[in-house]
Order: sequence, then structure tokens, then C-alpha cells
Amino acid sequence: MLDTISPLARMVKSLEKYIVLPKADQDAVLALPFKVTRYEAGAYLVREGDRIDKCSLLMAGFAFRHKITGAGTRQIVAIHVRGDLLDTQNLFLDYADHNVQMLTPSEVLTVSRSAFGALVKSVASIGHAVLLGVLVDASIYREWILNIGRRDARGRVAHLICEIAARLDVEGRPPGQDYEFPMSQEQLADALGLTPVHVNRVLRILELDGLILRKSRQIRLPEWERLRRISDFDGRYLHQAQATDISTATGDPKWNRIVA
Amino acid sequence: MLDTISPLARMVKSLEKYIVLPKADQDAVLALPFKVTRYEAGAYLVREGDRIDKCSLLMAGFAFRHKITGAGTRQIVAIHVRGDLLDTQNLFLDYADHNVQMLTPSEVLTVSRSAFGALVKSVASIGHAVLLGVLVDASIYREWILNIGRRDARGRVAHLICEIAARLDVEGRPPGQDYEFPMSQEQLADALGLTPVHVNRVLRILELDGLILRKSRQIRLPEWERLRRISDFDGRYLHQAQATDISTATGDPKWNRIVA
DNA sequence: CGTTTAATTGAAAGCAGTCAAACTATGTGG
DNA sequence: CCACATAGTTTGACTGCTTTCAATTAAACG
Repeated sequence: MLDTISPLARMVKSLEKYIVLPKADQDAVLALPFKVTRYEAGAYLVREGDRIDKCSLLMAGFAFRHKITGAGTRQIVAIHVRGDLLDTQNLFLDYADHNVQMLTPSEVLTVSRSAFGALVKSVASIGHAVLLGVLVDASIYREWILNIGRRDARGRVAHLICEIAARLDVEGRPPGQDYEFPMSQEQLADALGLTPVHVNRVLRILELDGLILRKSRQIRLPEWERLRRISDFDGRYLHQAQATDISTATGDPKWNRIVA
Repeated sequence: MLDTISPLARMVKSLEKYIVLPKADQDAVLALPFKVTRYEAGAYLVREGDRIDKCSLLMAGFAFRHKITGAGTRQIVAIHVRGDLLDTQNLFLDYADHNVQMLTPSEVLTVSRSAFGALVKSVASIGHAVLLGVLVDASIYREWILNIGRRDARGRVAHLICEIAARLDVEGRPPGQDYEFPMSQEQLADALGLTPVHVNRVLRILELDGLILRKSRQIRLPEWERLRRISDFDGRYLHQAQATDISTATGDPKWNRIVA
């Protein structure tokens, strides 16, 4: 029983992003039956209308949520990086509300909905951990509404680039580095309420301005501060307790940290 | 001690929108110290950066959430109707993330953040009730992202009108009636990522098409089915267990009902 | 009633969309 | 290793929805 190397230990870590769980509650999570699945890029984890029967943690890779309009156009409503719980938003619905799809080849830890749901419902600390995670997701949704509703195309693209960089930096790298940025221009367009053609033009402009450097599915941000400014990015809405230097404007580490 | 007529009974009712609370937990809510406050239209309930110290229930009137860009433009990210809990989204932050402002003169029930937060954290059923409410809020955010990102101006306006009507209809009125619709065209614009001028033009078109009828701050929807169709509105994302006839496409009452 | 705020309309400009084609990368199989 | 297929990127020309700017009218309010 090497709990520390169990994939479930990573689920505990994800749950503990905002509060610490009592040892007994950690153990309850670590005792869940689980399996680890590899998905290829484009694979659906959840399809709108699917019956919900599992709860997943994204261990490696990228995923995204999207909805389709009656006219058949797609809107990506969220991007997920490793460490994100993917199904808390559907956990208490009979049928899925929207689609969850892999952006890259990914590794996913899956536990049963009934077992995990029971923990969330009956164990206060776990329920609270999930609540805090959903609250942060909601905060990100609000910023996306602002981004799409009130910023022009250049600002929108730059803002999303900043967000992904900031979220990847939680794992602790200085800004300005190379980031994995696996979204195609079509996916970027669908995430930003733009067309692929226009995203392409905006990316060219950002590159000519020296704000980004692209090669294949990597991106480098040589002028983080300037990119942050032109995109009006203030990472406090991400509520990452530790991401003070790169994502906050004031540098005040206390500002808007999640409190248990 | 006439608990049944206490304003706190309405908080219990709001918490029980998606699950039933055990009697003991209901009593814990009913025992909270509270006060009732009247706000006038435009009054701020919470301002971005405010220290959070209360938790509120909107008992009468309308409210909205908004954020401001660095350029000073406003984006309204949510509308609230009576029965909505207004502070669950800020409850576990030190400082507010965004603004909450009254749309109309309103009546608000307030309890202390520390007392209510303690219940949410330690009482599983109450924590779960709050979680379900936040999940529905998140679902609405997703639909707003879709609406702003992928529908044209006419569809956006019509969709928001449908949403408000559907949410007011929870209280049990048939569609096609008069609805309170207290948003100014400027507020509509800020909620939809449009300009007031264009909202005005779109409203005129909808009215000429016979889809809406306006007088002062009332609106009538004489052709609900057609309005629903042209706006691509499918109210399942609202997760109202009982709103089958007016807001769902299939009429299947089970579809996407929240399950505890 | 007068004052203020919101709604309405017109004309002109611009940002982003549409359509279409060429180009580039990536991967596959012969 | 090259030929080919496929998916994604890039570019140009044109269109159009929405914005901007400005002025007028109507409504709300004390």
C-alpha cells in the first residue's frame, strides 16, 4: 500500500489546492477504487447528454469544455491543465450539460461518480474542497465573459495566452519561458468568440510586436509585463495563492487568496 | 419564535432549491442572527476589493454582478432574481472579486459571513446545497459565454430575454405574460457585449417582428415559441426541476434536473 | 413643470467576418 | 526516403455587422 505514489495522492493534492484535508478524509479519498486512462487528442471525456457515471482528474495533458449552438457553431468555455478536476461541474446532474474533450494526448484518473459523490456529499471537508474549486472555476468564467464581451480581438487573444501561462506557472516557473500552448487557431477562435482567420491575423500582429514567439505548439513570452498590460490581465481572478509575482498587479500576496 | 414567517425561512427555501435539508440543519439556518435591508436601485451590495463580511439573500427585486476592464468598460456577468443567494461566490475569498449592484429597489436578507460560512463548511447538507447553487450559477456562466461568443446581436438579446422570463417563471406563471424587465438598454448592452445604440436597434427589430412588446419596464412575449427558436434558447442549463413546459425543448422533465 | 436620465434615429467609419486560394507542416504508406 | 494525404496556417479581397459620433425625442422624477 504505497499511498504516496498512488494516483489518488494526486487527487488529494488537487483537492487540497485551497484547503488542507484532515488525515482521515485524505484516507477516504485514497481508498477509492480508481483507474487511469490515456486519451488521445480530440477524444471526448464527456459528451453533452451523456449519463454521468464517473469523476475524473486530469493528470497530464490539456482538455477543454465546449457547447454547440443550434446553428452548429462551437464555443469553448474553459481550458483545463493538469491537476484540474474535470467532472465536478457535472457531478450532480443526471446528464452532462456540455462536452469535455481532450486537447492533447492526456492521462486521466477516474473514480466512480457514486463513490466520489458520496464523499463530497457527506464529508464536509471534501465537499468544501470541491466547492472552493468550483468557485474558482466560476471566477474564471466571469473573466471569460468580460474578455469576450468587452475586449477587442488583440486583447482577447493576449489575455487567454496570459491566463494559460499563469496557470501553468503555478507549478513554479518564471515568466517569459517557453510554454506548451497546444491550441490550434481554430480552437483559439472558438474559445474567444472570433474566427480562425482573424485569430491568425492577431497572432501575426502580436508576433510582429515582439510580444509572443511561436514555434509549432510552443509559445514564448519575451515581454511578459508588456503582454500583461496590453491584455489587461490581472491574474487575481485565478485565486492561486502562490502566484504573486507573475499574475498579480499589486504583488500583494494576500489579495483574494481563497480562505478556508 | 414564529420561524415560519421569519425571513430566514426564505433562506432555507433558497437552500432547498435542489436538495432537502434535514430538519436539524434547517433549524441551524433558522437560528442565525440576521437583518433585512432595503436597497435602492444602483446601490452596491458588494464592491470589488471590499472585505467580505456578510452573506445575502435577494428577497425582492433584481441585482446584477459586474466587472470593469482596465479601459473602464463594464461587463455585466450575471443577473439575479428574488430567491438567489448573492454572496456564495465571494464567501470564501478575503476580498470581493467583482461588484454586486442592485438593478431595482430591493430587499435583502443578510447574515454574517462567519456564522453562515461556518455552517457551509461544517454542515454537509448546507455545504452541499450551496455547492449545487454555485454549480447552477456556473452553468449559466457557460451559457453566457456561448451567447456572447457565438450568437449575433439579435440572438443574444432574445436569448437573455428568454432566460430572464424562464427564471421568473419558476414561480409559476405561463409564458407569454408580462414580465418585469427592469434593465435599461445600457445595462442590456453591458450584459451582452454590445453598445446601447445597437441594443436599441435590435429591440426595435424584435418588436417589429412581433416577438416582444415593451412598455416602460415591462415586457410581453406574445410568441414565446418563436422567440425561443430564433434565440436558440434551451432552458435546461438553468436546471430548474419544475420548468419543463416553458424552458425545455424536449419537455422531458427528468433531463438535467439537479440530483442530490 | 423643469430637470435629468434614458431611448431613439441617422450617417459614417471600422473591426471582424466571409470566401477562396495558396502555402506549410505533419504523418503515412509505398 | 520520397510521394501523397491531411490538417492546419497564412494571405488577399471584399462584405457587413456593429460601433462611433452626434443630435433629437421621450420618459422618469422631484
